[in-house]
Amino acid sequence: MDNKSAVTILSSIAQEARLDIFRALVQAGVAGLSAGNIAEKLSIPNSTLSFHLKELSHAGLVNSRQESRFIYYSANYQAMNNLLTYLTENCCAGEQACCPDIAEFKEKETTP
Amino acid sequence: MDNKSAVTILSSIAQEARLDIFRALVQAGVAGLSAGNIAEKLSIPNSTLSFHLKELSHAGLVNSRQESRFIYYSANYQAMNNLLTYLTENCCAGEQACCPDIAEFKEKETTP
DNA sequence: GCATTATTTCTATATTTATGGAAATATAGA
DNA sequence: TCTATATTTCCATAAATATAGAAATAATGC
Repeated sequence: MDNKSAVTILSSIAQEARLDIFRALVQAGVAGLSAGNIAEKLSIPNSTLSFHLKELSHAGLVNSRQESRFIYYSANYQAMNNLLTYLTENCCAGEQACCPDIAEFKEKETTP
Repeated sequence: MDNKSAVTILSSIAQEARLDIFRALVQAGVAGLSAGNIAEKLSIPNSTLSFHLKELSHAGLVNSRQESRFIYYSANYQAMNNLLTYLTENCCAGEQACCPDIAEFKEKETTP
């Protein structure tokens, strides 16, 4: 992960509609939701939703798959984990005391 | 945490210069860094840096304290943790299998 | 091939955000 | 109070981003 890709990912969810979309996908799990499903659930016009889904996909934060006439979108949990790792890299100059939650999380990380 | 505040926080680090600043502060720990220190370290003009620090402060992601003629900025780790919790709320429809790292992190969370 | 449904692209407009020089405002030591 | 240093505000300009209607492009079943 580098600065630019992290910014791309962060920008993709730094927007009210897209954050709603992303959280809905996080909650939907691997099955995901179809574009129309999301549009209805969040009352977003099709063209606007399409624009936002493209932003999220381009950032790599959501995946998509075609199934019949529908396109299902789902959250990319790994991308999320990678981002978090980047944000907290060398957290607190190595001292655990100031951010125990993040430090514990990082201990559990499987990626080096 | 609600959608709007999460977007404010995310927007505050969804920018190359500010992400650099935030990560430098994360690494600096509770002691933080003075504005001038950051400006020099990252080669950012004073007025531009001031604009970005205001964005980060306003979002609540960094704290500041005055010490002699210097103003020291430091990362707000709790705000970071709250954001992460919001992003992964009800992750994977309750199934751990799809995002073990995040699920484990959430188990360790102290806030309900 | 035609009708139907799902999604995306095109387009124009409106809004927000980033940049950095110059000037203004603190803060503190002599 | 004067001076030096640190940081912020002001300002104009440039660039990026969000919005949604209408038209275009898929994908499927008949």
